[in-house]
Amino acid sequence: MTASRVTIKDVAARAGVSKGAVSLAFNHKPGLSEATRERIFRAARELGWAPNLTARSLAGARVDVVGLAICRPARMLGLEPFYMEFVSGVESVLTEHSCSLLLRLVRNLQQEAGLLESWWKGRQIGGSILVDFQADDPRVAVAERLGLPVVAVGHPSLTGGLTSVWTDDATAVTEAVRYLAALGHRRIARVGGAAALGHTAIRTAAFDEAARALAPAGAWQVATDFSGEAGARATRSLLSAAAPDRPTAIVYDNDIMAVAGLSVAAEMGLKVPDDVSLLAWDDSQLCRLTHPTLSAMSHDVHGFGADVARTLFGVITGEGPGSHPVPTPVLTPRGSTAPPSR
Amino acid sequence: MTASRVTIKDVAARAGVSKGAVSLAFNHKPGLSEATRERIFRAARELGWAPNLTARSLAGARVDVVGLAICRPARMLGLEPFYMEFVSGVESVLTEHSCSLLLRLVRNLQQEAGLLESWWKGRQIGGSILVDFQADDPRVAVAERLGLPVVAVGHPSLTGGLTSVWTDDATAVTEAVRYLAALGHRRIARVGGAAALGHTAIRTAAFDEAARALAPAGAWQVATDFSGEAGARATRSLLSAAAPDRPTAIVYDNDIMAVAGLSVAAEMGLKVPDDVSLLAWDDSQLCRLTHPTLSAMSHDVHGFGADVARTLFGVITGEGPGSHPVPTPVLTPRGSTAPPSR
DNA sequence: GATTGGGACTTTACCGGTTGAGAAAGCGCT
DNA sequence: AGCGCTTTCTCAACCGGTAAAGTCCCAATC
Repeated sequence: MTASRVTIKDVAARAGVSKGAVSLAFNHKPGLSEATRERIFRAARELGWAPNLTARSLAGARVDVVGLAICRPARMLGLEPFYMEFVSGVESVLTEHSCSLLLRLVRNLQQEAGLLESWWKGRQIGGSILVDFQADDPRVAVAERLGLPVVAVGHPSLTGGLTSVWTDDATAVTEAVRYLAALGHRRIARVGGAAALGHTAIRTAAFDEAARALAPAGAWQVATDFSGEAGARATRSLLSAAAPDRPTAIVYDNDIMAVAGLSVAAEMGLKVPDDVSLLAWDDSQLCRLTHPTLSAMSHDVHGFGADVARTLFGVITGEGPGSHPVPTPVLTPRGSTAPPSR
Repeated sequence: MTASRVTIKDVAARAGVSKGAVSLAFNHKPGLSEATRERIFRAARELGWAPNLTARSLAGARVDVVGLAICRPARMLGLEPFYMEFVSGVESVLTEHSCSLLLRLVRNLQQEAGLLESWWKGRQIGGSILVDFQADDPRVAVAERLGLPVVAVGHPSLTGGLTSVWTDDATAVTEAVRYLAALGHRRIARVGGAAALGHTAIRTAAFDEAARALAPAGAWQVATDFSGEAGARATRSLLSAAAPDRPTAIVYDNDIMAVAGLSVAAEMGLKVPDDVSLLAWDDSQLCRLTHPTLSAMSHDVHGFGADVARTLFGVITGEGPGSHPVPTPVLTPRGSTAPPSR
């Protein structure tokens, strides 16, 4: 059916011009009369021609694909609302630039570093977004060595000299603890994310510091893998301690674990927020769907993704605004937090 | 830093052979001695060379990228566990073939059809996965006209002559209704997904049919946009009817809406499952995190994605197993369903 | 000893664009 | 008329690979 592929040559022939002229027209470059330009576009339309992006990028023009490799176990991603929302924010900006996203799940950072190298050398991408930084992240060196345009999603202390966009997690954690302390809580726990992640470390340190001052009667931290199951397990273990060693408030590192925590509390016969207060993180739609609704540190993840994508375009064109933080998550009180009973 | 890009020519020079020889070596084609092959690989390694995939695909070799365009409002995707899990299943197979996924969110099917055309003509993809079919879907014609290798995720009645992989939604819906009827429910409602979607229509029809026979005292269906808010609204409206007009069991089209329904019931002072039974769909981790846990029609979404990807490779290489259904979702009873209290 | 066959490479012609160096034509100016 | 300048296009050389056809050389066969 498909009459063998139509190329720039066919269009040129039909419009009665050379290949070069067609190229000029389609890249909106000067040097063609309005009439010719019009004739070329008409011919292209009639033949249903669209420039072959592969050939175009081989010939040196920019590549309109940006890469995103995510390094978390596949099964966990399914439920983590963060990523899809982040990706959809990224997409919203890419679409404006007729750009697509090349997505790949990888097993570890070494694999990701290798992937970036082959994507870049293979001219598959024009730039990339890097997420989930760890201490001494190998990707920093790779990106710099390759000269690959990237935006690093993470605190500058983790991302070396790369252009980065980050949330001020330390301040947010401190605010969360301060809020719970203000409600009267003196025994506060935190169910954190994967210990290897840089931002987890930052939050952990900030919690330590804040809790030392504000939760004199006890502070606990548990590391998890971000899954609901892990959140449930952590919550169960925290809440099963005898009363004086039991926290009256728990902060979670994402929404899923908070939801899991909520149901563990119910299962243990504890009332939320009377017996224990729970505070979620990210504030996806999920927080408004539970009963009681979940208080959360809320965060415009979609906007975050969009900001990152915009910054990446800045880096690619060489005139970006550079590194900057996005707004710090703000506390959104709902039904799952209250002063401790008595 | 990056010494100006290293190409196949540099490798050839270093190994003391021609470009052609390097190409043969890297594609594992016969016609080279072991010694030369080894020398070439060593040279490539020393120079840190990786073949330029763009050039390779221009030259006619196959493209190692598959496309996936999703046509749902960005904000909704964030929370829908289905997609991320589906994507992660697809990825798991693509990775084995060193293949990447080109992802794009589109606003409507016309846009998607156009995108597929330019991806294909631009040699950006070697094939594509099509999801969310609607009646008279324009993508069927486009894929056929272009000769684009695709796998359609949807019932053959919707996907025309395309190779398709589908779940038997009609049977699953019927099983759900039958289960609730067996528990003793006679007034059953269904909170369905987007009406425009083909599989929603199939489920709606199947529910109609099953309910006519098994829920003589009343059957209701509501269409939503799959969001938690819509699920909550629908549930509130169903449950606020006076007792004889109120369903004693509700089936949802995804997990999020079921979670929302659960909290609406709680907020209205209704006990689940005593006053109303709820049945979720897809069975993501979420169903095990609520209290009570959600009974669900459970579905290996990850495996579904993997199966689709495998089928696509079959289509691309021209020797696939062709269209086939994946296992029908099976009922997983948990805490949210029980016989109605008299 | 000439012929055949085939392994190991090299040559060369693309793939479908982009790009910079001209070339032809039109125009104003001296 | 001759000269320089634009404007509008054409030409040909890439970009970095692949693949078919061609070259060489040497062992096996008649």
